[in-house]
Amino acid sequence: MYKIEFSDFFSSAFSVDCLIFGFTEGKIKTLLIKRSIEPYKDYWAIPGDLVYPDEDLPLAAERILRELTGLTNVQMHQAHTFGSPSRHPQGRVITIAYYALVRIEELSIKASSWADEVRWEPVLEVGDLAFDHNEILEATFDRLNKQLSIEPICFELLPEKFTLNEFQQLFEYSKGIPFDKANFRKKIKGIPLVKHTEKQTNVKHRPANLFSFNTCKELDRLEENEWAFKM
Amino acid sequence: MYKIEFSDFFSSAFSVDCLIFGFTEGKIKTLLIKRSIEPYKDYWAIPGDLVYPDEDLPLAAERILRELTGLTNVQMHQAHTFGSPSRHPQGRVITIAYYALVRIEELSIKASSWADEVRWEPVLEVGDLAFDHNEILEATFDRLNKQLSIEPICFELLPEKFTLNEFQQLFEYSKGIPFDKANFRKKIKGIPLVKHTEKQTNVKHRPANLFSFNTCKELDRLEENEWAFKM
DNA sequence: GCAAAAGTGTTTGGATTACACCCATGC
DNA sequence: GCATGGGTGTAATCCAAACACTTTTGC
Repeated sequence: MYKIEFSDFFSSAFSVDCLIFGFTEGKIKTLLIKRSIEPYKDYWAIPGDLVYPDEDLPLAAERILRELTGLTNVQMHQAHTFGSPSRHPQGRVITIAYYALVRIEELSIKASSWADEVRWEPVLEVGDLAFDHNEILEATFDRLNKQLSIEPICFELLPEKFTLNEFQQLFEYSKGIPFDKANFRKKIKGIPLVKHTEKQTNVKHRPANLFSFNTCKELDRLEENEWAFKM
Repeated sequence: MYKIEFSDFFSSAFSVDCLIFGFTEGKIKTLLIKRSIEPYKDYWAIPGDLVYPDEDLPLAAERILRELTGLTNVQMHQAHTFGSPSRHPQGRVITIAYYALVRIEELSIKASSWADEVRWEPVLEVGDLAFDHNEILEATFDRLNKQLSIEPICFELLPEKFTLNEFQQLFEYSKGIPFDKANFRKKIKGIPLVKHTEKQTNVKHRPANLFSFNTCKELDRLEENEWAFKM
């Protein structure tokens, strides 16, 4: 019935790649590592590795991210699967992309295992990466952008306390177009924000107010179907 | 560096599952096959099979759908990948879900290979399926529903000529809520439809007008960024 | 005072909602 | 005639875009 023996189907490997996105200085950035081993030694790459044959995918994604960058407690979501027969020089390796959103300032990352260095690179400025990682990054960033428009996940990228301008810049980078300040602020009126008494410091203009998301309130309302996030 | 030999990673198999969605009688339906072989012999299942170690994923999806159901020329899109180590009783098999939208009336399907029967089943009424196929169906139907709201793919589900009521019913089934007829028709004013002189027949009430989508015009406008589909 | 960015108000036109009403067909 | 769904109009309301304006800080 099959053109090969049934047992010969069990000859492939698979890997996960972890696309970690953060936001600073008005740009969405992604975490890259420098490979210290072949293939693609000394190339920059998305953190990723082979999955053990008895390992579940989400756990593998956590483990691999931790081993290469030291990051823990990062909630990852599955994106696209890439399976071109020629994408890996050492055999058939299907890779499943996972992505996560993090607050860059709250993290300490450090290269380990076979990662020589780690770096945050603005998504729109990355150069040539190992394997088909440019394609993977592009597809996953597209997906992130779509998600940002329909689900309240921008909260995970912004710092704990942020200005409304930073909030706006995040969406401007995501969509690639500038927004009108007044209209943007009217639009987000429906989102439950907490205003702090504390203000921005060390700026040579009028200091902006700092806000946080009221996560509890927001989740309550989501459950009650009182609002649909839409940007 | 690894806990097992490098070569031992190459011991997994992977499959694709093809979720084919259609729309008739006011319901979105999916194509199921009855398995004639173990495991899960005589269970209903999503059409799917193992991918050859040197075969590309999209081509495998086409081949497998053709072998089991006779369907050809169906454009498939990748959805989620399911990889729980215990999901297949005969070894580690990762499965990648692909989905497609088709016009049921234009197709002739017939069971072949190890499929005993094929059947169109309303998505919201399917019973227990083989493997983790209920989970796969649910996740993929969710994804389809989201896509229906943001991209003009409803065209692929409706018959070539359709009534505005059928159009409305498709979205009502997708969202699970009824719409106001007059308002629905105002909303779709922006979509380029062609009205036929021909009308509905064999109904015991006033016959409805038949419409088709003006695909060319629609694509032109998409390219010019003149409209964003939103339902 | 001036530059720079924070922050707000007003107008306008287009979309969304709720609801009522008329029309064509089979029986 | 009447049941059944097809098809349309209106008024109230909400929302988004465009744009101008005021405020607060550092220098």
